[in-house]
Amino acid sequence: MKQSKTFIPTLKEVPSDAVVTSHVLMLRSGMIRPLGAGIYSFLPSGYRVVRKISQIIREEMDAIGGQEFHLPALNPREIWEETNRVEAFGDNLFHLKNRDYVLAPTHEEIITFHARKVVSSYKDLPQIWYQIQTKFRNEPRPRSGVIRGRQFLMKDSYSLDSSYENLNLSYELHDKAYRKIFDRCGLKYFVVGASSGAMGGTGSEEFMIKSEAGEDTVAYCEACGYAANVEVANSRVNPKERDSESKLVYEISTPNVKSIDELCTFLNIDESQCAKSRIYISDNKPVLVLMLGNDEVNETKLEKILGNVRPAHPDELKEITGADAGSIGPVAFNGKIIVDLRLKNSNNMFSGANKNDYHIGGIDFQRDVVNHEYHDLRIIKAGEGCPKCEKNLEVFSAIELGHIFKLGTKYSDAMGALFLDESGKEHPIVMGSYGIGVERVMACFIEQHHDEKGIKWNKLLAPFDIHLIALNMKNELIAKTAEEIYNNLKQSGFEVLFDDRIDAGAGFKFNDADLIGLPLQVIVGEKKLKENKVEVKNRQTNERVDVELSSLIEYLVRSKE
RNA sequence: CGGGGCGUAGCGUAGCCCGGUUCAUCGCGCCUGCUUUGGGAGCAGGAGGUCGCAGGUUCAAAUCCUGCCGCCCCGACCA
Repeated sequence: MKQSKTFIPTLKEVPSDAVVTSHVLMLRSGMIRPLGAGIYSFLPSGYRVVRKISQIIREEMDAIGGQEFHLPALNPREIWEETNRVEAFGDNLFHLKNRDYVLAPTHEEIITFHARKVVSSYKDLPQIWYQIQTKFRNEPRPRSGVIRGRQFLMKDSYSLDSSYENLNLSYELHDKAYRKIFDRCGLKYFVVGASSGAMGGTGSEEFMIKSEAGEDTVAYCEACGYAANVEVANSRVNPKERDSESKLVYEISTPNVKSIDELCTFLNIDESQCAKSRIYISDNKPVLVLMLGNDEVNETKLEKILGNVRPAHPDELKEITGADAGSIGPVAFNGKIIVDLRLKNSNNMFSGANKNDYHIGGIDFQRDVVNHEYHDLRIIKAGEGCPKCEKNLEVFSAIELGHIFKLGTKYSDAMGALFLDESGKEHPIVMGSYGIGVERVMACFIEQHHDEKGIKWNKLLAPFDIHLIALNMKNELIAKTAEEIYNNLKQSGFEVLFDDRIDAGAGFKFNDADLIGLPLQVIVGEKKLKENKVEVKNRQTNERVDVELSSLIEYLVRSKE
């Protein structure tokens, strides 16, 4: 492509509403433009990258026997009623105003719809059906450019199996395919065991990359590879040790002391001597949750024990305990008490007195706290011990690139997608579901491969293979030589972006090229041409070498390997 | 949905507090001509705006008030 005739509108300045790096660079390099919040147009060079990623995905999906579908984005609402997911998605599902349709946010229902019409025998199984298509979700707050949009491109595949054993095989195939896909895309990723959540089913894994722009928080051990969403992560932390002697309970006047830190300062004690109280409402009843010191309650862990919970409102606190937040404690608390494992059987502890401006010392959890049970409830913190090895955990933000689920029979049961086994007995199809955010792959690649000048594409994802830069198109020798190189490269099978712009200065072209970030730049200028040479710059390393014109094609073909 | 910020030419912005002959600023980009061509060029000339929309206050509104719309950030939410 000749750049003088190609629509690649690069920007010198940073657009005011872009914040994360990948968003800034995608806008500046002319790959995308916004249309509305969370809605982006892909411009020609950006769409080339989308197609390259899609192609890699396609090849790896086909390699495990996947068959590509093209499914409707426009779905009759009643199909989504069959699985009760209109309600489950709630406001996140787009509804049309003038017909009873919804815009598909995923395609389990549609796949199951076709499966129940087509699959009738165990002989029809297994199947892996996939699609790479636009999906719609009414995100309350789109953000970070293409990373969280209302309209996005997703590879979804669905496995149909006759048993859970066979589902495991399909799941394994996807796990391996995903690793190949992300490896080929040049991403540094890690795999996180996740709870299957509202998708239902028996197991799932998330493929993540570390990024400030991420919306998930992950605990990770560099040493052994332990990785878990902070929602479910554990760590090695010391429990509070029991003192040999238990003091008696005593009340202390603590005027205006609200926080654990204030209490420690006031009494000149360590936070490890304090039990922090939080009141949650579960099933309309109050539950007192006790944590050691400043440990925070992990509400996901709490919900695993209690079901849905919410923190109590300030006015409820007073009603339930007789005190405001800051003076609540376990002694004489009338209701269920759940205590973090770190506090197990501890004694000589301080906590609130359920009376404003008073605390209690000398609390012995064995002696003074009735009606309680112990669970792991804490949010782990960076630097704590890895639960699987001797090293310590990092905690950081991450972007979810892909997610694989063992769905089981949730959808086939609900929608009646059944098959007959060898003995003529009817069973629901056992399903799996496997997604990859295509634009996220693109954004994550940029997050991981850029410098202050711009993007550093690898060979597989780059919109073009080579950026051919003719420095001064008004110089006839340069123009003629560059044109020849351009034609030869095309004939040799390269995708070439030829900067033939007549009025752009050298520096302008260099900076545009670094911004767009094609892996190789071939620079044709007066200086080197005098010696019958051109310069080849490697954008990964920013190293330049001079190459004889006569051996240029050979050199580039070799470097393509 | 709560909190915060913003909306002035294609992009980035000044002016807004304190309304009025600086009232629409500046830089980049764009158009024309000449020069320049190895790291975002120089000179000269030029085009481009319902100051987000609607209403209100006022002799007078980009500026003050009300409502709405849009965008961004933090939070909540997130198969």
